[in-house]
Amino acid sequence: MSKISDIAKEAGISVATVSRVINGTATVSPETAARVQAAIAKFNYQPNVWGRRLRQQASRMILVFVPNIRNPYYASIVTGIEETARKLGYGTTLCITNDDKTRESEFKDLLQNGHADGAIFLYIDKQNTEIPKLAKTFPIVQCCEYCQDDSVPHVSIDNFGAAKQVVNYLISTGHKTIGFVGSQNHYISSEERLNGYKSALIEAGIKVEESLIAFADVDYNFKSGIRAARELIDQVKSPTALFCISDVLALGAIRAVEESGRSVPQDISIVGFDDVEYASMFKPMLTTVSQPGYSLGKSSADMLIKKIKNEMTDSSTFLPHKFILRDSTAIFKA
Amino acid sequence: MSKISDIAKEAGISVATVSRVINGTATVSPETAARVQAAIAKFNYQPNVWGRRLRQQASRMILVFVPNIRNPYYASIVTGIEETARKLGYGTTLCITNDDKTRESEFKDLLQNGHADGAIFLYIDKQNTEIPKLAKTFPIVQCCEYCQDDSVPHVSIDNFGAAKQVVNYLISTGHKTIGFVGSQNHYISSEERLNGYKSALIEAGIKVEESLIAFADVDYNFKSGIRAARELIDQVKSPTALFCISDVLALGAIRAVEESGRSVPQDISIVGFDDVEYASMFKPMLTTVSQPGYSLGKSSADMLIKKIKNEMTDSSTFLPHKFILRDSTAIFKA
DNA sequence: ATGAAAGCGCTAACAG
DNA sequence: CTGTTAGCGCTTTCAT
Repeated sequence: MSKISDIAKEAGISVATVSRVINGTATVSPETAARVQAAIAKFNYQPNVWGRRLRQQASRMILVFVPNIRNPYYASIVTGIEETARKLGYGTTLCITNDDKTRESEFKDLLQNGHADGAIFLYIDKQNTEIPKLAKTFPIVQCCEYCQDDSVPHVSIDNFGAAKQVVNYLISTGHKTIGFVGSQNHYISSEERLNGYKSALIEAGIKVEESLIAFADVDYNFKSGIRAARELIDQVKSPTALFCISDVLALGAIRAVEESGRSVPQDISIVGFDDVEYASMFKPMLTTVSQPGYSLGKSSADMLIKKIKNEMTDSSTFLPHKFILRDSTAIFKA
Repeated sequence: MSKISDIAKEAGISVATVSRVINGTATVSPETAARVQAAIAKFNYQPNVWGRRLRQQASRMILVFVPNIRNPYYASIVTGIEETARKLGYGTTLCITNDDKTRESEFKDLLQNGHADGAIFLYIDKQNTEIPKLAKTFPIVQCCEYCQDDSVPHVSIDNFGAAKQVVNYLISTGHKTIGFVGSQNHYISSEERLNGYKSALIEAGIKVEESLIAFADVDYNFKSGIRAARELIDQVKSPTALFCISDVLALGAIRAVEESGRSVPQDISIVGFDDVEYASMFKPMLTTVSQPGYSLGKSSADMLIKKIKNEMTDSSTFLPHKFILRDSTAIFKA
């Protein structure tokens, strides 16, 4: 492992000039620069990060808070963040919290420690008050989910618009009794999707009925999707279409419909959300909304690093989603 | 951000002693230690990592090379590694390579740089020769997949034994014409599972027939699973059971069987491998083998950090798998 | 049991 | 355009 003084000696100059060449912080004569480059190449020199960071008091690390990465939806966001950050010279530390508050605060210590220069949060409850506080001291960006306090910037899709688009589509294909399967969590996305659902109905002159709205468990699990869907389709006035706020819940809904002796999409249309990999491995293939996971990650990282460098100009961003029409929806037949 | 000299001043002693208290590197009088602890608590002091690492010439970081984390199977391994490493005082940098050789070597530079003290690899081809070379210079552990050169330790399940157990089960339930759906990759796991399949047949006195063995694409994708299974079941002498080396391939096989007008498990039994989350969301729920992802990660991290500290005693480890009997297999009826 | 001081590798302020 | 030098925060001899 060569160090800067080895390069200086080899090039016959001082370490300061070598540093200048490496960092481009001052003009160096072309000949000197060339000699330095040659020496660097010869020794395959790379500056020691610890020395540099100690000196600059910057970690060039960002934290990514994620509840788990088993969910492929988080996985692509994280990939987008990691690749982008590295391109910009930042490392990434994944804070996989598994909903463990202790682990979460251990990770937050990394910010206090100077271990990291900023953080991206992927699962902030809408009522969260801790993040705005933390954001006063450290650069923070929220991705996908965000709190109502709009002092902390976020990157996400337009959940309200996406939900509205889904329900408008169902209405346009003749459905009038449309159910909604949500989740009992406190994510803004769940709320916005419910609002979008309601808004589409109202604009179409269809009354919003609480009996057509059901909620699955906080963690969107398959079984609770079955349960919630069953509540809706077992009623006398069964919906002819169901909008579910996640694909797993939609797959649960399909199961519920099939178990009730009806079929998808002939009797009941089902729409999911997320476009998980296996959404197209099921039969029928799921109509759903896909989120640009990688881009969401990329934008978040770009935004955070701008904030860290104090180059921040723009605030919250909304990225486009895609409505994906597959086989779990059909035109309504009376 | 307080520093060690602040603590020293507060406690009325030298920085050296503070350091000794923090690191337990020498005996310090109880009274002094108590004063130091009090000062640390008062200032909520945490040693600066860059100063410490610069001094100790150790990064306390490990690298985890993973092709992607969209695959939930990798996700749980990574979680196991991360949690274990952090408990032992090590950070983790995910090297998500997406099969990009450039990115891969960028990440390997992090080892040369002193950015990381060691690495865990999750997807080594069995013929790989680069890893044994790299392992001469840096602490390295392989997880799940490994190269034939046994100079580099690994942690994995017994793929041969697991495959044998699956096929023995099928044989014990009356099946005699058993097919195998593998992959054209060069992973040792694929090879071992094929060997286990063959060995079980041979021990049962059943001839191994090449016409009952088919291969899906390198990336185990769903469509190629359908294709490979179709090759086997479209034959005059169709197998009555299929052992697939991954769940996604098994789900493809189920689709192929259904599309051929037969059903699973009544006509053909199907077994997968991995126990992905959605294996039990399909109908029929998949009989499969589950790997202890989290434990595989944990053991790899433990082993690597031992190697880094030169405490390495044990070599390669095999962890127990679990055969999970669900609904995609049935007793053979002639 | 404790303190003084060197120095890990680097950058930046200052001087020329 | 370049060199000298201080010092980032910490650990670790070497003294005492």
